[in-house]
Amino acid sequence: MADEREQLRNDAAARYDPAAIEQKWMERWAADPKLYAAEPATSKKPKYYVLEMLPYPSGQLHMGHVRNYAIGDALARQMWMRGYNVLHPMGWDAFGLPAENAALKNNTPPREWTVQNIAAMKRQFNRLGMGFDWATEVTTCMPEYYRWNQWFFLRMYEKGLAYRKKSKVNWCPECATVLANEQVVDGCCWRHEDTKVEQRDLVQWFLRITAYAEELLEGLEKLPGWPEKVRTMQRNWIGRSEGTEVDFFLEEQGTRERGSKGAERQRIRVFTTRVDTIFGATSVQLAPEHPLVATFTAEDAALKPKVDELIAQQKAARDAGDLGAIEKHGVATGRFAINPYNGERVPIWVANYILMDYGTGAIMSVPAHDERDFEFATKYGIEIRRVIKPISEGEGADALPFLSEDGVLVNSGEYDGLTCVQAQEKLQKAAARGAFGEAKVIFRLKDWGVSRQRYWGTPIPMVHCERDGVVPVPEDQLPVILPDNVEITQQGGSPLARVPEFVNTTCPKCGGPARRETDTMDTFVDSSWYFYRYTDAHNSRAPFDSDIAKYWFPIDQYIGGVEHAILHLIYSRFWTKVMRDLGLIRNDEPVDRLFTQGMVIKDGAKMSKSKGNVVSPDDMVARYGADSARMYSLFAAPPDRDLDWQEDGVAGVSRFLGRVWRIVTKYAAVARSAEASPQVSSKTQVGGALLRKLHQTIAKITQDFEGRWHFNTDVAAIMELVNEIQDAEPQMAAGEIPAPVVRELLRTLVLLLAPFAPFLAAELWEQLGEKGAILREPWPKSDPDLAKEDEIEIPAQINGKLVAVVRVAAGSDSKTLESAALADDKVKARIAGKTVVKIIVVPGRTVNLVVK
RNA sequence: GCCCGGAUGGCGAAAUUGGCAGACGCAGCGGACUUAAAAUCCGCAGACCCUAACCGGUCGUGGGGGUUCAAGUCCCCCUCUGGGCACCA
Repeated sequence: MADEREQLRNDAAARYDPAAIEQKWMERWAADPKLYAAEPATSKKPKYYVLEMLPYPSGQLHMGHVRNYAIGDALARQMWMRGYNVLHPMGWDAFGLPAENAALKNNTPPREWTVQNIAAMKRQFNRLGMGFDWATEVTTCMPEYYRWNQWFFLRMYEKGLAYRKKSKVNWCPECATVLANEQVVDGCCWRHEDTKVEQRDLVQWFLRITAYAEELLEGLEKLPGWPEKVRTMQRNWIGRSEGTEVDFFLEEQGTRERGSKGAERQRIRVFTTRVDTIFGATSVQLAPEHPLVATFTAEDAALKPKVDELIAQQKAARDAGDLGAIEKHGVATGRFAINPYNGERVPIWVANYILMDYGTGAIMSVPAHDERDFEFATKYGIEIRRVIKPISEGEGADALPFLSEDGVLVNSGEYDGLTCVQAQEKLQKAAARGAFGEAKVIFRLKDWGVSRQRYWGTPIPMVHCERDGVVPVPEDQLPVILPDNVEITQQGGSPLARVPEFVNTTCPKCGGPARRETDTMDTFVDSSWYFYRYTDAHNSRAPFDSDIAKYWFPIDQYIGGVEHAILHLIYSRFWTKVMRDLGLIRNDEPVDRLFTQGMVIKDGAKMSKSKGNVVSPDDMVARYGADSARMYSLFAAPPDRDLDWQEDGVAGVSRFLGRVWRIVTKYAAVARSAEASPQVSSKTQVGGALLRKLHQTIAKITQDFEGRWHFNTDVAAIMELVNEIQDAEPQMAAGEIPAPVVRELLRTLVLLLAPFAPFLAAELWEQLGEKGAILREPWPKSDPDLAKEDEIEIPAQINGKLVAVVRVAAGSDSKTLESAALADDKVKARIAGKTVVKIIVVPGRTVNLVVK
């Protein structure tokens, strides 16, 4: 037994034993808290802020995390080695519903559950060797952090950016709380894919993100370092639309001819992007929930059930997540509206395809030039009147049922003959003159509803006083502490409302009895500015020091999943603009470059518990070591593409690292015996070919880190290098390769490996006799002379087909290449008896003979 | 319907500006070492045809057309697939 153990120990010394190596370095690194710390903002080094999205502390890292953080950590390590002042922090998005659900399930308080999970995940991060500076750790559920959420909320309240209003809100019965528009996916909750979101009327707190709609949209143009995909998604989400609002006059009952005068006349305001087609408007359509409809139904009892039916249809379609799919239905109200441009009297309808929450909830219907209006008019026999003539009188344009393209106006009175664009401008001016309309830009983006009727979140720092109404909590009374020991239930309404000690307070204004706001903030508030806090994580007087934030921002590289393309990334952009306007920071945008990595797939589906195809990082680490798991996640696919997880692949990477281990440890003594020597810059010696390969590899990886980020090919390049070194092993063993060359090869190999396999690199660095941290070692430089090939192979083609490969000196001119190709036997045989019409030579690339 | 990706061996994938398609790895096959196995090392490996074998040939990057001396790469049309948006007036 003892012998066996002894044997194992000896084997471990000889063989690559990731468990032992990683344990050793984990302890060393833990004992050196400065290792991954950034230097202060006064540092002379150029700064580099690399950030991966902070995880929700579920208690378990998954492979998506491993991939995300392996990418960021590789970048951070390389930047450290390149001499940058690197900020590479980590934290926890620690508020949110799962903690409450866990509380229900296990009877553990959310705080306890969260704190335990954080500890567990931190262990996993350290086990994986992630180079985070834990001194700047941010945990969003701590009062030291969330007090600043409250502080920001008060600032926004002062500026009118936070406000309360009654509104229809998205209610998830499962979460028993409100959701933001951004959190509703296909009519269902983003957390509960099978739970339909209900509409409820509630008084809610909102943040006026729409005040920044225009800037949020324009700012996208100034983010070339963001994926086009993300910018497009945000552009669509903001949904800017230029058009015109026009008032149709409501024809009063029984006063059809006279009408009352000007301003007193009731109006229906419609929004249109095609005011140029207004002479073709043959009806006005109202959303079923339009306020005017209520007055109509009040006067006409028969109308009410029909309108209710339309509302029900809309609701059903919304629940199904597909408003576009319902058949168009409508009902004529019997009322009429007057087109302000020509005085024409058109019927007013209520229709289920008109949405109350977009535009004005009312449209002018132009069946001849809008597909939806056409469909509706056809169904109900409403007049279809052409008012646009296509410019290109193409085949059968007139035969088309409707024409949505631009053209020239007809049947439009004084506007006839104008182009659509000209007409829009003129009609807008006329509307403004006549005070019955104006040019208008509207957005699809809505204000951000941040109230949540849940416990585990930031308390909204407001007080309700019977005398003074809504009163903000004074700044010096922050934070409003979230009480512990709150009973969590599945019923609706905020759990905080059932905690008298929390609810009952005094009014800051009058000192009388008052009730605290019991809603908490959406957790996306927490993640909207957390990355600023990292720069000054322990500041107790301000969210962060402005000067420090000015030094670090914007974030140079942000890395995370594309699923945050809208929610998190638009809220953080908004928050940044607010903070800028508060004078806290100087940057307009939080993130300079954004990288969205692909998903981790297994057996053709995204890894998920419900699919049962989850691979646990702990298992992988236990079986192959952290280095192998990390390196595989970089090797198996380029980081921006989906990664197909194959365990055999991890084993392969592990084998490779074992080869590196064997070679380096075997020749470490040779390397240690040598000094740095000019021999290593000569390639005319034994081992010169290896030096060439080495410098080519340095060049490739260095260049790749500059932005292309195809880490899979970088790992492949290191493998090629190791293969060549291994092929030269007989010479190494025979001592034919000079020791300084061996030293240079092994040292550099280990340096190149450092961003990808930090544990092994640290261990081998030490075995090579180095004392300092490999992270502090300068990144190797490629010598172009050494990297250059002396001889290259050039394909010789005939009529574009490969016939032979000829060897020539690197840098040979066209003449040399041409004659080399013509001298080749295979080429000679192929052109015998034929005429060479033309010879194309691309130096360094190819020779092609055009032969007849 | 609209807007983005993607499609390359049995599999994951490579291929700076158009210039040797399949680097690197996985799985596979053959061999060495071993009593044996594992581990490790060496070698083979797109498909098809020809050949006893060597040699050699043809085809080949989702499909069809085109530009070019030369196309995985550029242009046009189409198919499939992943994602986002969608009665947004």
